[in-house]
Amino acid sequence: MKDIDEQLKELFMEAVKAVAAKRGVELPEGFDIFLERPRRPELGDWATTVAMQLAKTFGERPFDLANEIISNLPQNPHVEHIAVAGPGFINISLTREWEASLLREILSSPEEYGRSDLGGGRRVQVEFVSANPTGPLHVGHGRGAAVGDVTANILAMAGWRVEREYYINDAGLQMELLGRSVQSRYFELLGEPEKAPFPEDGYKGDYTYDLARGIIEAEGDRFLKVRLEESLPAFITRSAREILKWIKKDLDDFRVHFDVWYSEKALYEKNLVDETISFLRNRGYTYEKDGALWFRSTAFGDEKDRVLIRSNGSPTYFASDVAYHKDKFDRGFDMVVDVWGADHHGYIPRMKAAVQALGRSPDDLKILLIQLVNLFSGEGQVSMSKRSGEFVTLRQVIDEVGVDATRYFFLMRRCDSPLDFDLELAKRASLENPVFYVQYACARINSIFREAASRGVCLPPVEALDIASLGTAEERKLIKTLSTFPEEVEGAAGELAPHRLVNFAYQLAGDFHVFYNANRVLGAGESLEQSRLLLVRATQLVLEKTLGLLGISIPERM
RNA sequence: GCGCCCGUAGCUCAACGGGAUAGAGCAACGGACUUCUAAUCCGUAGGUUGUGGGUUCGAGUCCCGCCGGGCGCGCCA
Repeated sequence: MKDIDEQLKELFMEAVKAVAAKRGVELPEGFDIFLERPRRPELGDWATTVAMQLAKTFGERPFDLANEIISNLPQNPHVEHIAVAGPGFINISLTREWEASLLREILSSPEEYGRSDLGGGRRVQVEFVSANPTGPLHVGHGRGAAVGDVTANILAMAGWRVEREYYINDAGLQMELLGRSVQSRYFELLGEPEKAPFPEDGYKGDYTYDLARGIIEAEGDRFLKVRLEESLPAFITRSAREILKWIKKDLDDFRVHFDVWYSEKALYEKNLVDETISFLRNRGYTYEKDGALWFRSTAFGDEKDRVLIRSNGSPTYFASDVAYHKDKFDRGFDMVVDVWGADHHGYIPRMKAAVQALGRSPDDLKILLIQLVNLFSGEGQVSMSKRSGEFVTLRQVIDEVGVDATRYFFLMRRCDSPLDFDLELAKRASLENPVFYVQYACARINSIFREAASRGVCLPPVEALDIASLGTAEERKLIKTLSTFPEEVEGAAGELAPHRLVNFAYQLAGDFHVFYNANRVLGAGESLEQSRLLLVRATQLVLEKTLGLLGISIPERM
């Protein structure tokens, strides 16, 4: 069945065209019908403001135009009532039979419900986390991990073919610094600290000792006798490999899985950086100045040009990043989503410029900025500083508050606004904690079916649904919220805004709690009981589906 | 100094492309368990959407100024 909002759009488009033809008026270029939900539910299920938008073009009062549009509207079996309200709103109410068909659709093909063809089978890559393998993941990475993962889930639901990718920044100076830090720990542990002084700005976390111990275990003290520069690559490689193992384990436990782990080193090994620079040079987007090679990013709206190759001959990080993005598009992705820390926002214009130089639209690259996570524990703010090595790791947080609550908190706010994360609150099993509120709804639903089973009552067949019997305000509200799921998924996909789905889950759980408190399911009388059981089942399917997208588990009981 | 983002109830936040009477939760107060789980529900109170202009049928949303906060402005990554 075609979505009801699509059907309504077509009806109104026909009506508007008919009116336009009668009046001999030309519709504005690219005119489209925009449907919205009335703010007050008693006004109807849908509303449109076409009459107000077109009043000027038609030279008529919005109110009169609205009435004219209505009288030209083709019939539709799902439409119960249409009325003009206020200055020219057109409000539409749908039939109860439409509600019934919606519930039947959810019950009979839950897999399909909420799925859309927005992506049209196009390929999208979501690249996220991408932390240097220089230390364990901290909470900021965790937020990016949750946002990237759920964004990918949502895009898949909206008809995109999705790949998740982690870009391993394993080629830069930071890796060298890590190697030297661990090397210094190695000498220190073996009693010769003076031979390998700890580097300035080195990585100070305790984990560097763990890494050094691991190397001692595997290699003994043989590096003591080797020149530092000679053994450094071994320290870098071994440390990076080990840290990457930790990172994979953390992400795995956080229910985040990648299709591709892409190494920055591989970019160089495949010569893609040089190739990309040649590509830009051949198209005249580069020039030499002060002994360096520059990219003319100002030609694409950046505020200044950017260096690709330093005067000392080595490529910049930006150069490898352009090569990386070229490779993404060369791999056939129609859209590329990057999830970055918000402190990188100044980097966006040059990256968008690069994408254009590569011959793509700047809109083919979407960038999600992840704002800071402020950790609180009760009263005090937990300080975070990579410099001192005393940052809070993702591991610590999920061990302390659990994966469900951590994911929920990371996802509940729009990702570009800073997040206050109260560890005490997230752990607390109380009404202040929204995770439990949502999960509790699942547990209650399960307990209804458990109790039903113990009474010998099974889930009735879909045909047993009698929509007329589901007439209480709480039932109507619950059905209405269920009906918004597809548009919520589409909205979240279109805006790349996973937090909207968290709000939906909370809303649906709330509507269920209200329903539950006001309406008894079991023992309500045979026909009503059956219809309510089906409504509860539909709620369960949609709620579990939403939590599935969010990567939050569904408790049997609480 | 320049650029980007933000400012909504005491607190944390919603408000989908400009739409109708700006919504939730927490905190406060008062109520509801003989019931499928009270980790729930119902009610009360709480607002000049930082501020001053502008655009229009209509502005929390768009434009300009100001105030306050965050971030960025490397041949770092």
